[in-house]
Amino acid sequence: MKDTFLIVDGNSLMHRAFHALPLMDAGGTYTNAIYGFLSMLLKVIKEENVRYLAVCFDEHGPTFRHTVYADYKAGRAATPPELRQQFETIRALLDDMGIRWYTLQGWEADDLLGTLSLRGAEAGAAPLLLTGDRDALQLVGGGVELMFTRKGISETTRFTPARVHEEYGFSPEQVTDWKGLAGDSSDNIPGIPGVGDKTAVKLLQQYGTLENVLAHASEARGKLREKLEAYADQALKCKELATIRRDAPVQWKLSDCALPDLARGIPALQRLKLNSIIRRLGEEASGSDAPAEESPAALTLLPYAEPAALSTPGELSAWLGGAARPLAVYVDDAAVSVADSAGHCCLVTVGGDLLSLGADPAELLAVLAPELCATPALVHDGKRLLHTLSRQGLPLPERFQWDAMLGAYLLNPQEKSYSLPALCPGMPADARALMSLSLWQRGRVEQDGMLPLMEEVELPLSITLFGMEQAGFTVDTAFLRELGQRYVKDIEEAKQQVFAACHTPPFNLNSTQQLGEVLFDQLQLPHGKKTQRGYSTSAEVLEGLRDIAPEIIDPLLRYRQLTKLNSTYVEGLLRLTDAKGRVHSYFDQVATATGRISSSEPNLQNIPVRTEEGKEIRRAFLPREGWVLLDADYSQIELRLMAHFSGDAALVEAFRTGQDVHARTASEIFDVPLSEVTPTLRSRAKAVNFGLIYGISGFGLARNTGVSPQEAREFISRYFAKYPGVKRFMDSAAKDGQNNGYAITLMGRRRYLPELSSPKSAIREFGKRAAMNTPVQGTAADIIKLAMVRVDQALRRENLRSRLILQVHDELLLECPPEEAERAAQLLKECMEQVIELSVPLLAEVHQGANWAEAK
DNA sequence: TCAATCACG
DNA sequence: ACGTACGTGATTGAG
Repeated sequence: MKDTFLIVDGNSLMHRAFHALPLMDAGGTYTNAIYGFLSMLLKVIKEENVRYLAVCFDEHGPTFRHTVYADYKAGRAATPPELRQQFETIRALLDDMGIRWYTLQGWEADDLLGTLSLRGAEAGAAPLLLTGDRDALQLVGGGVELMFTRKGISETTRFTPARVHEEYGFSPEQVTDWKGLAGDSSDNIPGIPGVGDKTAVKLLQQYGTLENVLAHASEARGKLREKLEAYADQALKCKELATIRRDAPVQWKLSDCALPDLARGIPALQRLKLNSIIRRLGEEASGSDAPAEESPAALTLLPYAEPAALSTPGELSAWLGGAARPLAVYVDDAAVSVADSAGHCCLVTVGGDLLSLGADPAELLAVLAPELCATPALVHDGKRLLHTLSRQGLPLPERFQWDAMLGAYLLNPQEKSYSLPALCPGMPADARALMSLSLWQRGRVEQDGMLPLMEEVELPLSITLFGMEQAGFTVDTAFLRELGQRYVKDIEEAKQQVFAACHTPPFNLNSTQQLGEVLFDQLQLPHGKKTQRGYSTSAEVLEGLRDIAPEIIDPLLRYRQLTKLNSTYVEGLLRLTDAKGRVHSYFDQVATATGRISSSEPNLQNIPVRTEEGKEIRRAFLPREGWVLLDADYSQIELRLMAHFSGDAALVEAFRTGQDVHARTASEIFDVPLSEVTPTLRSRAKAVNFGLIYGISGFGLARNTGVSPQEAREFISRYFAKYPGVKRFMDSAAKDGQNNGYAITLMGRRRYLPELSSPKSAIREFGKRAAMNTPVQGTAADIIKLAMVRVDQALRRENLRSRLILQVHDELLLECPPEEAERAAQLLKECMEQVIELSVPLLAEVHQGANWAEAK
């Protein structure tokens, strides 16, 4: 059986859809025609097992056939602006989806249909036209069939030549003859006045062609004879006008039109809020008779010559002189290797014996650095390379062409290792492998619609993060040491109180095992049934025992709190402070499943803030001497994204009018006036809102709020009753995850969710929650990452010395010379709020202070 | 090396 | 019927 080649008349379908459907609005953009178009397209793709696909549009401006008949289409109303803008959008969307579309100056869409169907048949495919224009019936035959849309957009009729004859009483070849006789008012083709459908068909059945009808005009009786003679020329002109040409000079190959993975369009579809289309895309992908997703070509080593073994900076310099750009550069402990874009590579070994031969790694890097600056290179972990160069005081590149570590992360953010050896198994991890891997990754990243995310977010961000790591954050060590001394004293005191209250000899209070035995075996306190290895002694459990044994529990909880503060934040931080009194956190760009960055050694993303005691620690974080600290955080970014994604009217309105969302939620779900929302109700509503972001469950909400699971479930059901759009979003997010096998963010970042196919329901449920949470958490991550890049650019552009020093998921910290603070604050707020346009505003609050506690 | 705990968004 | 909020990293004890 031949492969179906679906050729779509874009103009005809868009018009049909536009008139058949009410105007739909995605934040100022009309989408009804786009929706109808895609809806029809997906239906046919699904039903007809389409393997190749092309869409044709009219080119604006005069067309070939206009010159033949000046009045042509004069009777048609001009395209309304609400539709015209959708033509622009649909073309961009088709590009996003990887669907080929064609226009040709001076040719109409149906001429392209005619041409592509002819060439498609010649290429061995089975062309299938999709249109609402009857003219195209003439193209049926010679292997070409046609789907005609009827009743708006909901139904189609399939035409073979036999079916055309059955339906109209003439063959496809006679369509133009018929038009010449009967005309077509919708196209402003007059034909012969007084000759309608019936007469035309009768004449054609008798004489075959228009020309033959006219030749035998004299045989007709009376009126008809007069008309045929009087309007013969006009009829012939009309026939010509109705004749679709099949010789348009269009560049076309069947293989260009291979059906792409339409899921690539999902980010764009999300922007247009065409969620039902997204859902259907998912169904296609998992449908049993859908074409199997093409498995990507395996990674193979490009055909490089054996690496030239070099041993001195001079040799490297000479080799680089003859190398084609861009270069792939990989530096590890033992060697520097470089691969060029013409199949040549070299390996300079810097370890062992070669050191004595003069191959000083610093000198090698000095040769390399100007090359990296001159032409952006392909690298692996560019941020690390920047540190290496920076340590040698060498010039630093401002950008990279590609970073294979980041590429691998985008392709799968949950890989165990992103080291080069791990990414190219079975190959030596050198610059040849890096070049091969990078090119392979680029194709896949582009396929998955993530090239902009790579080039506009992750790649430039790696440079920004380098700057943050290098800058560090000043820690007031004297203050911390003092704090530590107080902690140590209080810890000792609390510890003795616990032992005294337990009436036991001292044991290791840090050991949950020993503590559990004392509390639950010896003292027989009621234990929460949680166990994996003994009893749980978590704060949550201990909290429940406070009323029974406050003399034990209170000092114990205090002990826990203080030891945490002391070990992790006082001692841990002091250990990591450098000679200048600064800590340099490592920002891991490939650590999380959702797209967030993580911070370690020290982790500056979990410095205490929730309790007054803990917040003290933040007083130890200072701007450099004489500078000030700026702190900016997004207000409710995840809930705002929930509003944007769901389009829920109430939630969107709450943000557009700047309401206190938690209070509003409380008012809605507890059915009290806004003015009567108590702090308790508000905090419960807040917990519900958080729960939503996490993929709510009654049990989880109950555990977090202290209300019964029964009550928690009621809160949730009341919430969904008041915010039905949110409910729809949650359901469709879970379903999308199921259908696609991954969750996706606004910028196209993916997280695969194999959990959704687990046979175990608990794991599947987890997968569902992740599917609901990832678009929200991940989009927030996309947004702040882009904002960071913009802030960094803005500071450089204005030659400011102010600089980013920390990111805490929805919060950015800058240190600034005091005279720059005001301008920097302005830039920061602007960059953060204007970074992307959503259906609700983004709000960033900026504060200034002498330390982190004050700047919050 | 893992589990338990707890700090953050 | 069944286990539950999403995402991280550091410290500690125990094997």
